[in-house]
Amino acid sequence: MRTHELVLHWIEKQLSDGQLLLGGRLPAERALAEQLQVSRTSVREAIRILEAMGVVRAGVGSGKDAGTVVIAEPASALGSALRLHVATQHLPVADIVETRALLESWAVARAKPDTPALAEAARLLEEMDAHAAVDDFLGLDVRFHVALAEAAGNAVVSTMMGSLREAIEGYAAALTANLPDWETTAARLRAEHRAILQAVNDGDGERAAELVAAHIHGFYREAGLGQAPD
Amino acid sequence: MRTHELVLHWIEKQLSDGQLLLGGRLPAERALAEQLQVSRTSVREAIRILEAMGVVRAGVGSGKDAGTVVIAEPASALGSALRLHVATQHLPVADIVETRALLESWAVARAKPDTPALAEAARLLEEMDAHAAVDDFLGLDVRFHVALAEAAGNAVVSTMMGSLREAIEGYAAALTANLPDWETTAARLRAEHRAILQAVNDGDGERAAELVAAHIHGFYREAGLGQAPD
DNA sequence: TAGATCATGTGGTCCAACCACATCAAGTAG
DNA sequence: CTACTTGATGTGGTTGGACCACATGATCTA
Repeated sequence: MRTHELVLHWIEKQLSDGQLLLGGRLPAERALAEQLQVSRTSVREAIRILEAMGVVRAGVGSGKDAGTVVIAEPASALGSALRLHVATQHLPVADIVETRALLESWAVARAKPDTPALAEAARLLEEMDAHAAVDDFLGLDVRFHVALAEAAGNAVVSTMMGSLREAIEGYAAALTANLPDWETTAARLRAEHRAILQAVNDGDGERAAELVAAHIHGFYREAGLGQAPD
Repeated sequence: MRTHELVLHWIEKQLSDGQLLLGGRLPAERALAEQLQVSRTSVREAIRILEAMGVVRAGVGSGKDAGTVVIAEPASALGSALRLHVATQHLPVADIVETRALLESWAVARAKPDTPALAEAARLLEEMDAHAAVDDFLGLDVRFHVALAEAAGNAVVSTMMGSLREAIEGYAAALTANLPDWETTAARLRAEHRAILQAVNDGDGERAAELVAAHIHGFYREAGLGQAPD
């Protein structure tokens, strides 16, 4: 077993034993190296991996933001990994879109009306009305859809939804170049968003699921999924 | 931007530009360090991250298995990340089970009969008849379910299915201690597996989806999901 | 009292050296 | 000529030490 894996397993055990909690700090790199009788390099490689997985965050200096702190951000971590595999063409973008539609349909079908997540989703819709620029709009769009997914109360589903969306965010932005008129599309997306949210708040999960699936597939079909942007 | 991130982005660009293909080799660590004008340490940290994401594999020595080679194993990589987040109790096991049931139901409902993946699934069932030990059985069980999921032809769904199953494999093994009699449960699981595969091969996706959801939830309910094993 | 300065501790980076390993080529004994 | 041994080469794995940038808090000073 390689040395950094030993460090990795030690830290994972600390986590699963509850000796290292969310928000807690790892020992300083030099201290941990001495404690485990390995080099600081090996400790650092282990921390790099945990950082890539969204389990810790490393900060220099001293005080609140300093040191290596345990966090819980699986979505961005999984998103990066998926993006790389999309880059190697091992995971087709079409499959990602299809999976995202599957997860999100399930989520909105089971979303509870009048939850904080839905209130946040409604707020994001207001904000989207004021931001017409493609990048701003898409950024808010991601947050709206993730908020929707969170309303179902399944952390794994919303995490995966977010990571899938993030993995192809750059791709989606590039696809907008294929659209005949962004303003027209944006107006349609806004209307669809409101209809989806309305259905969820009405407790009509079945209709919400249909609308969200049509919403997702509609955008990628219009933008020409699989075609290179001009 | 930190130095290892620079290396990471350089490699990601090589991948998305198609200059680095599946099975291809990265430049040697020392050569890459000189080429990018960074230290070997930073190159190594980048490679560690890619390795954790299942994008490359590092091998010592010379010849076929040597060097850093581009691979495509997202399932095990995502599985490790999910397992760590389960360890921090940020992702509940129940949510993982529910998500897995969702993905797998969808997959079997769309699985095409008479595909190579289903033939492999059938072969695995034969093998499971001969392996009664818990660990062997569960290992084959994972492969059976992944083979089933592959028959739907969506790489992202089967990848996520596999990673979810892997993330809680240790948990599932521990849960078997809660079962009153493993042999009885194993016999039931074998029968359910055959019924699922039969439904898929009959083209009855709807029935297959119902069976697989009942199969998954049934096991975890019987084993006492959420309860500590004795 | 208010500001400047220094000490401390953190992660970030780099370097030089050595190890373990696998392969291949050259040399050597048969 | 064959078969084995030996050494050279190139790979990632590991280590210790040095220095940097940064943020904070204590201390000194005007």
